[in-house]
Amino acid sequence: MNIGEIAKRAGVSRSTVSYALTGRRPVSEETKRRILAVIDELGYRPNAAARALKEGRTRTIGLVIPPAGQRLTDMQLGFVASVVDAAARADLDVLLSPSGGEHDRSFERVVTGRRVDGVILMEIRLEDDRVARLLASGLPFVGIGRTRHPEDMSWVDVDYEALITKCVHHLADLGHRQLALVNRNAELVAAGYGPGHRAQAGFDRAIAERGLHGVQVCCGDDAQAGQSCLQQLLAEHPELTAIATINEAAVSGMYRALAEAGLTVPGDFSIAGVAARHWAENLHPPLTAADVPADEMGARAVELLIQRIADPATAHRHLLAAPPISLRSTTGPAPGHRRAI
Amino acid sequence: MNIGEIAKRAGVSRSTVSYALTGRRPVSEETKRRILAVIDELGYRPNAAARALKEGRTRTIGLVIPPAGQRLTDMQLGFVASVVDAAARADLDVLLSPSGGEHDRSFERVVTGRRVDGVILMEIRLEDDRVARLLASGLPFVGIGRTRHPEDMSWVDVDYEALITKCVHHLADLGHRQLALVNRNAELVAAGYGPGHRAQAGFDRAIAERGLHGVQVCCGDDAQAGQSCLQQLLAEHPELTAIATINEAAVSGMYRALAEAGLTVPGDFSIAGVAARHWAENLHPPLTAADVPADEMGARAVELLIQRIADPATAHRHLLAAPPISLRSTTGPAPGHRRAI
DNA sequence: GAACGATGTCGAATCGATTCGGCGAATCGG
DNA sequence: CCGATTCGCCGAATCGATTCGACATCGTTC
Repeated sequence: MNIGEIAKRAGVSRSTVSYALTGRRPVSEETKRRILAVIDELGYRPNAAARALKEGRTRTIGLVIPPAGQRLTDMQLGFVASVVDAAARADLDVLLSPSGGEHDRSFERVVTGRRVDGVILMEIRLEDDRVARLLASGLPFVGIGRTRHPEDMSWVDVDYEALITKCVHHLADLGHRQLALVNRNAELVAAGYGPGHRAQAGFDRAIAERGLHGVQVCCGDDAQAGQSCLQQLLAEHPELTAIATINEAAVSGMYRALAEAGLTVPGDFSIAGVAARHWAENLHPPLTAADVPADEMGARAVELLIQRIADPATAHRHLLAAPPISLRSTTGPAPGHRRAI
Repeated sequence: MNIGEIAKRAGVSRSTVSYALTGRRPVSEETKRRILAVIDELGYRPNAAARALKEGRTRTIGLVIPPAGQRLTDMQLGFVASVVDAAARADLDVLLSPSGGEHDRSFERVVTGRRVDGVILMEIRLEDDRVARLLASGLPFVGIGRTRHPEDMSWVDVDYEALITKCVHHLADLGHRQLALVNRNAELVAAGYGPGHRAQAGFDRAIAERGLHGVQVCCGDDAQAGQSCLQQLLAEHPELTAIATINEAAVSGMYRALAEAGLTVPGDFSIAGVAARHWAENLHPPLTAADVPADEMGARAVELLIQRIADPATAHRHLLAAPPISLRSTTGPAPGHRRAI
C-alpha cells in the first residue's frame, strides 16, 4: 500500500501519482481521476515518515508541559486544550513532552531528533535551560510565558504584574489597607517562576504607591494547602482584610479557612485573583478575578509558531494579555470602611 | 549533521556508525570511542523520520482524547498524565489527538498515516466508530474504557457497575431508602457512553435487590449544572436522603445546593461517588468515594499497548478496576434511621 | 511548414537512517 | 604451517515519499 503500488495499478509512474495528489504539476483530468479511484479503493495514505524525510518537515509541533506528576492547573489545562485545538485546525499534530526531572530525555528527543517543526513551551522560568537549549538548537519555538530576557524569543504571556497591581488598587479603592499576596508553591517561585516574581513585583509596587501594608506568602497548588496557608496567615496577621492571588488551585481552600474562622466573603474579607474564567465562575462564591483568555492565548501561540516555522528569520513577536478584572462576588468594602466607598 | 558526516569525520563508513550506536554488530572499542567522540562534539542525533522509515516503527503512541472543547474531568486528566508519564519512561513519545466533531481529520491522520505504532483510546462509547476503524486498520490499540463487545480489544476500565452497586449497598446499609443516581451529561449518556449505562445498570440492580426506591438523572459536567440539577431533584423528590454519582465535576455544585436547602452533609443527606482520589480528598467535605487508580490504569494501558505492538497476535487482555470505597465525610446514617445501623 | 511554447508524463536522484552480504586480516586448532 | 573461524569494517540496497530534468505530443504562430 505505498505510492508505487498505486502507480502500478493506475498504470502511471510514481511521480505522476505524487503530482496528482499535491497538484504541484499539472496532471490531466483523466489520469487524475483514475489515480484517485485507485487510491480510494485501496485506502492509501502517504507514509508520514517518508514524507517527513524528503520534505524536511513533520507537520507536527511539540508541546512541552510541566512534569505530569504535578497536576495541571485549570489555566494550564486551558492552554493545552486551546493549543491542541488550534493545531488540529491547522492540520498539525501535537507531540506532548513532559519536561523537568526525569523526563528530560523526552524533551531532548523532541528538540534534537527533528521530530517536530517547532515547539510551544509552557511554565517557563526566568532563567530557563530549555529556552537556552532551544535557542541554541535553532528550532522555532514560542513560549507561553517568558524568561528574564524576553526579547530573544516569541511569546504570549499573562501580564501578572499589571493584573496584580490592578487587584491591589481595586482592593485599596474599597478601603482595604492590610493585604496579602498568595503566590504559587514555594519551589516553583524559588526556581524562578516568572509569574510568581512578576506578581511579587506588581504587588510591592502597588502597595508602595498606595501606602498600604502587605505580606507575601507562597502556597501549595491545591485546596488543602490553600486552607492551611490561610489559617496560618490569619493567625499571624489578624489585621488582614483582603488577599490578592495568582494561585487558582488554592482558592477553594482559602474559602474554607475563612468560613471556619467565621469570616464571610466579601463581608469580612475580600479576595481578588487571576484565574481561568471557567474556574472563577464555577467557584462558590464566584471569584472576582482577571479572566485570563487561555483559549485565545493558546491559539495565538500556535499562530506565532506557524509564522516562525514558515520564516524563522522574522522578528520575534509578543503578546501580553492583561484583561480587566471581572467583578464577581468576592470583593467588597473593607470592614469598618464602608464610608470610604 | 547526519550519519554520513559523522562517518566521514570519524574515518569510518556510515554502517559502522550505525552499528556503534545500536550495538547490533560488534565494533572495536577504539573505533566506537572515536565515533562517540565525534558525535558528542557535533551533538548529532539520528533523524527520527529516516529511522522510522527504515525501521517501520515510530517509537510514538497516539493518545486519543475527547474533543478539547469540553473540559477534561480530573479523572481523565489523571489518565492523560499517567499515560504520558508511563510512555516517557518507556522512551515513547505521545501524539495527542482530539477526536469527535470537527477533529476527525486528526484522528484519521493518526490511524492511517503510520504516524504512531499504536493508540490509546479514551472516552469510548458502547458502539464506537473509532474502535471499528482501529480494528479495521489493524493498528494496535488499547482502550481506557470498552465497547459493548469487549472481547474484541484490549482495555483497562473502571467497573462502574460494581462500584455504583457498592455505593448503593453502602447507603442502604446506613438506612437510606430513597436514592438518586446522578449520571454524566445527557448527550454523553445518550450517545452510548459506557460508564453511564453501566452505572445505571448497577444502580437498578442494587435498588431492586435491596427493595429501595431510586431515580436517575443526567447532569452537566460542572459545578453549576450540579447545583441546579440537585435543586430540581430535591424539589421533585423531597423524600431523597442520599445520592450516588459518577459525575465528579458536579459534586461541589451539589454540596452548594444542599447547603442552600439547609441540609447538612452527612447529617441530613449522604453522597457517595466514583472519583479520582486527589479530587475526592480535596473536596470539602471530602467525598466518600471509590478511588479510581487513574495513575496505575494509565500505566497499565501503556504496558498492554507495548505488548500488543511487540506481538499483535497475542490474546487481548483486560483489566477491570473496582477499588473499595474510601469512607470519608459524606455518608452517614439516614435521618430517622439511626437505630438501623 | 518550421520553430516554439504548453502540457502531461516518466525515470532517476534524493532525504537519512538500517541492514545484509562479503571481504581482508587476525586468530585458532591440529 | 595451513585451512577454518572469528572479528571488524565496508559498500550497496532499502524504506516511501518528493522533485528535477528530460522528452514526447500537441497546438500556435509567423
